[in-house]
Amino acid sequence: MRDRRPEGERLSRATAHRLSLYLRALAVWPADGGRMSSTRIALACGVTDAQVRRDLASLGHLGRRGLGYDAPELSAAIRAVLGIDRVWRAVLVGVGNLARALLRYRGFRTQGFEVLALFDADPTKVGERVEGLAIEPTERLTDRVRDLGAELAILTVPADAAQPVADQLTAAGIRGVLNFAPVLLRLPPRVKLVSVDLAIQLEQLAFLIQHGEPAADPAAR
Amino acid sequence: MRDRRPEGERLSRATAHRLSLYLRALAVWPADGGRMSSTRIALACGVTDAQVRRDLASLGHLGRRGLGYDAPELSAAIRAVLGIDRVWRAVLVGVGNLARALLRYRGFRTQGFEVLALFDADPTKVGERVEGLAIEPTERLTDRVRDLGAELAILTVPADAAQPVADQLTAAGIRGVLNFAPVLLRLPPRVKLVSVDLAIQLEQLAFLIQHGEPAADPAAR
DNA sequence: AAATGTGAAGATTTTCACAGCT
DNA sequence: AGCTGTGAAAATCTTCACATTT
Repeated sequence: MRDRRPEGERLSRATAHRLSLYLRALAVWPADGGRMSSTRIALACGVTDAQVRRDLASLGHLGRRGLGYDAPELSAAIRAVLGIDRVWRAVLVGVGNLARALLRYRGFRTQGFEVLALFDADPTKVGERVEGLAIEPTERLTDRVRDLGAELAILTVPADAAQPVADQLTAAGIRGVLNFAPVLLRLPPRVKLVSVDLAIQLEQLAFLIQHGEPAADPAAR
Repeated sequence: MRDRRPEGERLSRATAHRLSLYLRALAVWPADGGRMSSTRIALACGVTDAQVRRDLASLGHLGRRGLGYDAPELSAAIRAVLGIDRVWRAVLVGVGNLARALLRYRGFRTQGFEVLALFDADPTKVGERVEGLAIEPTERLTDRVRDLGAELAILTVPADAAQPVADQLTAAGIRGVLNFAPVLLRLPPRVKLVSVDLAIQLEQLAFLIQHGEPAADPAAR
């Protein structure tokens, strides 16, 4: 039942990203009677209504002509196709300020991501409790990932530690890494990677300003 | 001299993002003799060499047939087209853990972004010094942005404060906002926006794992 | 009247393949 | 031989427009 794609069509990365946005709009909007239309979603997310319909049609026949979509049903379908209709077990490596910010941000938990353990190479940090979890030494990483059955890792270590830690995580059988270190990580194809480089985001902003794009995209990445 | 586009071609957002990656590769690689080829850049960034050549050709005639590109010259050209060949003056609003992490990360400074002032609505934080800057009350935001001539704002406030603060910034004449609050901000077209929603990044990672994409992209966003 | 879903058209992006330099 | 730049082809993505349903 998982991973059902109506046609042989694959969702593009861009579509997946927009689906995440739609999900936010669905959650926020005080939908009357649980109904939602492509036009309203489009308005909330800064895309065209045709785009919304295309994206949603690719999930199957969820809308009803003349009526729109049932918001809870649509949310569930999007969550299913994004793979967040279950809890993902994650570990976090590198407990600095960024990590503390992430841990405090409860959006993770509500979206189905659970951080099970924290690791840091600094011996003075080991044992400290952050958001209810005790920091463990990085040496334990491999064993603990296996024991916990963690599938995701959040990497908030300094740049020079990122690749070695990523290698350890790979060896431990992790399936995905969310990397915040400003380096280009090398991982085998079976380990998926999403990198968030904060400096790059600022560069993109500078680019947008410099080249005054006409269309303002309120949902710009 | 600024904003020179060889042809009437506009850079796409995707190209701009890849250019940021190329910049990283150029900085990291111990280029022999300062030379760099499209193949090596491609390898480092996880794209095809043809893609790299297309992207770089759009900046003008920077490469030399048979030889490749001159790394420093190429870096300078990319920085110019991205608009980071100068210092951007920025302010930061909302001094929590995330802000502290960002401020400590010196990648900003080296890439030409300078944070000039910090603001927070919490009176108990006002006056506190973080990374050499004293936190100011949010009421001063408008005046200070004008006085400082700040063009960019980094928004690390809680979700419910984001839109009001963004409105203040807009009124103060800011030109771009880097938003970390998990909300869809509404801004007039003249104010550019880049949003980083950390939960969405995790969702994208889950999506990638669920649909085992064959091509591993080491520079995945 | 108010919506969806979808062919067809249009636009954009990526890849191919190779001429033309060094 | 090695490498860029670029037409042309291919693939992908987006928009248009409207038949179809409630």
